[in-house]
Amino acid sequence: MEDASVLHLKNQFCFPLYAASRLTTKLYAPILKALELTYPQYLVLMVLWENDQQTVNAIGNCLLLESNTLTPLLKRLEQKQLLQRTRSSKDERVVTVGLTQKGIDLKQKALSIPQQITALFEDTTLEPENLENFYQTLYKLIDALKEKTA
Amino acid sequence: MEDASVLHLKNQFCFPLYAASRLTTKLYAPILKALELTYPQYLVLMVLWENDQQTVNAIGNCLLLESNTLTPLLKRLEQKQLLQRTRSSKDERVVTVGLTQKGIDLKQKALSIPQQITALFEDTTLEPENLENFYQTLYKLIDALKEKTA
DNA sequence: TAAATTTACATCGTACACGATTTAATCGTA
DNA sequence: TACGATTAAATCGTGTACGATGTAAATTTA
Repeated sequence: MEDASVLHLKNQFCFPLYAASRLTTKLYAPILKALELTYPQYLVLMVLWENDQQTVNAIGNCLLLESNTLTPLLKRLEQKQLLQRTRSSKDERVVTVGLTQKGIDLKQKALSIPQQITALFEDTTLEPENLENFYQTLYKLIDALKEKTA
Repeated sequence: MEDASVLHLKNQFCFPLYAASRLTTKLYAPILKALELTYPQYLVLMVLWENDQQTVNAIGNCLLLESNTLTPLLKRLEQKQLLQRTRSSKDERVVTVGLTQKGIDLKQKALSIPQQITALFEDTTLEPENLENFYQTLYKLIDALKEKTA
């Protein structure tokens, strides 16, 4: 008889990642609410703050998202006048996304966010050296997953 | 002047968890499709396979989800005749969720899923001892996040 | 014990995610 | 240079997530 414990949540590969991701989004939510942003919207802006004027595809490569998710999200950010979507004249298929002045200015307000987040963990017992390993493994995992789901 | 690199994706606390979680769900998708299940539906069934006859609240405590997410999801599983939702007669507020025979039987098909997933990682360089540490840190992180987002 | 509070679940609205398909533009190649 | 293949976005449909609110039942408390 097969051991049914392989199906227990705590033995699963997947559940803790799912839980941690959702909890992390929840942690950011109140901080981002001050900027009237959702978490995925914040990610898109981070990509553009780092390199402005990118195509939908390029943004998607950074975030591992495709146009079916990005197009509506970008339209919402455009409605907030944080960015502009422009169809390229060289290649009419391509849409280039660029920050507006308002979008550029928002970066100043966002600069304190990472600090605010790490401050929330000051009292926890998460050791920096463990976290270093944690991130390395996490990124290795992402690379492996990217390959397997390609 | 503040260092803008704190806002770069690769320096963020949050993004790799978000990416890994979504990629993991994608990895499970084709395997779960054979059982006509989504990933969150699979999680709910795992909870019930481990302990049948639980309240919506109890399931939510296991998965860190609330009724606003669970109720529609449970209704879909009920429509597939995998479980039954029954309002308790002792306390009319409580809904107890129990597997049907079809739901119980599905466990046999699901037993091979963990094996199928780990098989996908056979060729990767993810060391077991690193993974052990990884999970410990991940669960510590979840505990900290649960506290901060409570 | 009647009123206030809490609890359990459901509902509603908004915003992702993502597979599948569509549309239009560009590219490759015979 | 036609024309099939590829590419970039957009669209569509389904299914989560989740804050806010609603509803009814149970519990607490004045």
